[in-house]
Amino acid sequence: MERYYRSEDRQLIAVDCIIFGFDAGMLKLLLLKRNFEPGKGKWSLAGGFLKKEENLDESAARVLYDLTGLRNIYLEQLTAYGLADRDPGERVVSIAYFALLNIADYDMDLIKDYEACWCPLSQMPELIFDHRDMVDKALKRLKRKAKIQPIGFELLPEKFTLPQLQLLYEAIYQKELDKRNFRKKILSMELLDKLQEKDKSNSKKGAFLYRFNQKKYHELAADGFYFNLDI
Amino acid sequence: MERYYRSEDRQLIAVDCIIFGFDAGMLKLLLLKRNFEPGKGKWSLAGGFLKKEENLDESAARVLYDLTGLRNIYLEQLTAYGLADRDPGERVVSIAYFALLNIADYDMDLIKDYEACWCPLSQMPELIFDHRDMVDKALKRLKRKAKIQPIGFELLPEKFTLPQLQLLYEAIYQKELDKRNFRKKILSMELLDKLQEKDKSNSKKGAFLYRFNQKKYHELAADGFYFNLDI
DNA sequence: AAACAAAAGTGTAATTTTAACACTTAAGTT
DNA sequence: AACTTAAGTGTTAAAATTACACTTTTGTTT
Repeated sequence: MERYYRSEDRQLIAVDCIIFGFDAGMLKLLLLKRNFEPGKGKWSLAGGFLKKEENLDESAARVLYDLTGLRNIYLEQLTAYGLADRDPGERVVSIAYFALLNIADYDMDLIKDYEACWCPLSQMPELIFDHRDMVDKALKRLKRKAKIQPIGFELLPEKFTLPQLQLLYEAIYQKELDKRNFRKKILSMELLDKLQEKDKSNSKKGAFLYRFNQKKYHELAADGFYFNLDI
Repeated sequence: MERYYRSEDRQLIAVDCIIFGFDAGMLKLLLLKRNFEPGKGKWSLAGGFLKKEENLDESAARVLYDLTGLRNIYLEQLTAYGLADRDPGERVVSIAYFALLNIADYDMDLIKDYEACWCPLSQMPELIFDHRDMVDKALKRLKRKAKIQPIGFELLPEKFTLPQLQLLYEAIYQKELDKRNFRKKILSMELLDKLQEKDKSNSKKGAFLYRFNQKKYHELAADGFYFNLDI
């Protein structure tokens, strides 16, 4: 290939993933014990380097797949982190992605293989480099975006109950919500299909299961409808 | 320096700036005729390559300064563009920034020196590579962000009239606003200081000049106040 | 089998916010 | 003195948000 930009600096580009799950009423992050220098033995986000022939988004999906074995996970680019000295090993520009997945799909055996941990947000250890900044930013983005796009469902199983959904939004917004108002609002969008099944794992009475109707959402969205769960 | 990441690929990192101005009731973008290959002679955003020792944000500020002679301009990182083949010259990951400036501060002589152009959004020429995507994304971000943060003022002179401010928001939202409701809302935030001066350039009667009170905004924001100009 | 416990599920009224709408004022120009 | 033009000003109806408490269901305990 002819090189047009001969004299410019070339540098390492990393991808780091903030991986969210929802479990036991809490938001959790998948963290790794780093097994190479610099920072060996410390906690970090899942990361990797961008390869020469690889699209950036694919690189993030690869990093996620390598660690979780999961594909087709919700992934969204967050921001590039570019302080010249952010990585003591060498100058690395890192592009942070955040992922939302249903933690039940994750194979917990991998935890041991990778020295990983699903860590509740309230119990985060110290992270290497600027990874804590990345997490804080991802959380802000999640809070903002969950209000105006139906991305919360990515964190739940296909079938879920309204109390579960409310717990999820309470965890995201870090705020208690009124049960009646929450139900009224989410049901008024008519995006949830009520199933004739109950989940009795949390009560004797059992709560009806619902399913998010992706197809209907896309139809409505194409028609100018805006998802809104701002409470 | 010891190299920890010896075997990884190193690549070009570019910074591209979407530079917004507001003039004659229109949002405008500063575009450049590209004077090097590939794409020589075509229109593009202002860009440059990230240098080895340079922080990413500083790199964007440098690109902006080189083209406009202006410093301390509102600059915000947008997104990284990372398709492997986005630049036909060589693999380049580009990190897009958007800038908001008061067009009156810009020295129009530079237009000729750089073969630049302040182009109304409605008359955008074709741009190289994926620069059009960057512009579209920047516009969306501006629309969203102008509602919840007082960034619109970056596009105006220090002193401005309410009719001017309304025109600006109409240009950003691409939507006509009701004069009374607009004034009511913006004034109710009590962030504008009314001056005892009028601008008579647009009417015989003249419109009072106002100034955005940055200090007061920061005090209120620290206190949990949220700017909101969602109309 | 009756009482109990515990979470699921349901409606209304007061308050706040938003949206729609038309005339008066000020000052330069004719 | 009449005219023109943009600046400036309040009210009312509709919609959205918030606050709030009891009933239902069903498994468990006595």
